[in-house]
Amino acid sequence: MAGNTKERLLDSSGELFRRQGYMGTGVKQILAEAGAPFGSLYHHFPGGKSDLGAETVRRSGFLYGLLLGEFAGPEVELAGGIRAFFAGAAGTLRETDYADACPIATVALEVSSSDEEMRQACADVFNAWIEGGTARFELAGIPHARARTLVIQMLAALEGAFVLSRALRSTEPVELAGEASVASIEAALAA
Amino acid sequence: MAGNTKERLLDSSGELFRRQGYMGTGVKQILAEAGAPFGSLYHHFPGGKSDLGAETVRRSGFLYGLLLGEFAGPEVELAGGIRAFFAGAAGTLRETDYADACPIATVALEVSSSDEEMRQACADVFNAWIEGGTARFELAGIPHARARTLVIQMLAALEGAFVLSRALRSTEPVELAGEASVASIEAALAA
DNA sequence: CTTTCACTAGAGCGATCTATCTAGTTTCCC
DNA sequence: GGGAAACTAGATAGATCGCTCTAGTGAAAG
Repeated sequence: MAGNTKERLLDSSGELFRRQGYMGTGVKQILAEAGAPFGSLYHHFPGGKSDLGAETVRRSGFLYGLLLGEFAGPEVELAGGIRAFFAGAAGTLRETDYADACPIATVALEVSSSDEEMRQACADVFNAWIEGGTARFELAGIPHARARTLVIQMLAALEGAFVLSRALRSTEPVELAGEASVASIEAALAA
Repeated sequence: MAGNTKERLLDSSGELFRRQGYMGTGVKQILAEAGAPFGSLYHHFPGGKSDLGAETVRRSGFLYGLLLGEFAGPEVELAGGIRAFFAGAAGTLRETDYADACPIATVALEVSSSDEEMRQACADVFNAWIEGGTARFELAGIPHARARTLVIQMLAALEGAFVLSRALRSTEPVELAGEASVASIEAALAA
């Protein structure tokens, strides 16, 4: 095997955690998906599953933040970018049979009252999203405090819509959450 | 033991699933919390853990819907009731050290791509909340389609805010989601 | 060529998981 | 009181869990 075993482990665990959560994913399943033996896991992640879990959360969260930035970066108009991002999220849900939504939300809910290290990893990711989003909204001319409020409301709408859409097997909640978020942004820009 | 063992089992599993999810809660833990032996569980729930899980989701979801109805029932003004409900949810989070949020969201994310029976139970609960909420919003004078949209957006905001608030250990997301929901409702009532 | 070290490989361990099984107790109807 | 049904009780089975351990491989350094 080439020297990309660690990345394959992170890719596999990221995908599995996103769909079935942390508790619902066994180490053996991650190893099978990555095509790696036990030895490799405990070489790259001495702390075992929780070590891999924390790093997976940080990495998957970072990548998802990048994705958001690609849709709504400074080079595109803000409201249109956000609209496209929600539409893309709805499309991904449809294409993956409602499996792929937020990569860390399931884990966040599972661990936030029982595993402080992993809860902190999730909190760091959410804070990074909030700060990155706030900066982008400010760039569009929205004052700092209002920008931060709007971003938190948008992220809440997105995360909650993912919960509803996956359970209901319908993209309607994601689409409606996108509409509400876009409307709030347009109102803030018009003010 | 009196004849309330089944209820104690449902109460215990409801509380544990809310905090740690379905996969993160063991049968033994539920039994210990309820003070019941294995035999009682498999007598009342022949299908075992998944049987108990599905019934817990339906029951907890129903009770949470009742709670929402108590805050924002027909006898109070709609926007004020919703505001009070979000404030209450924030208070509960604070009082329980950010443990008690939505009783079924964690389970919904965990099972919606792997256990069809439980996913359906979650979907039934969400649909009941949407229908109940839509009826209440219509009663306040909001047209059906708009009412339904607003309710879905409000539930998404609530669920997502719970994810953020628990991970960040802050009530800010829930409070901001409440403000956004109340503002949308007031705008619809003014139209 | 040899030593070294990062990494692969997987057998096997103890703990824990859900579920079953038999036995005992309580309740209620006749 | 007698008997059936509902329920409690917990030991135990069998599978699976995360993890440790030793051995082996490949490439780079000296």
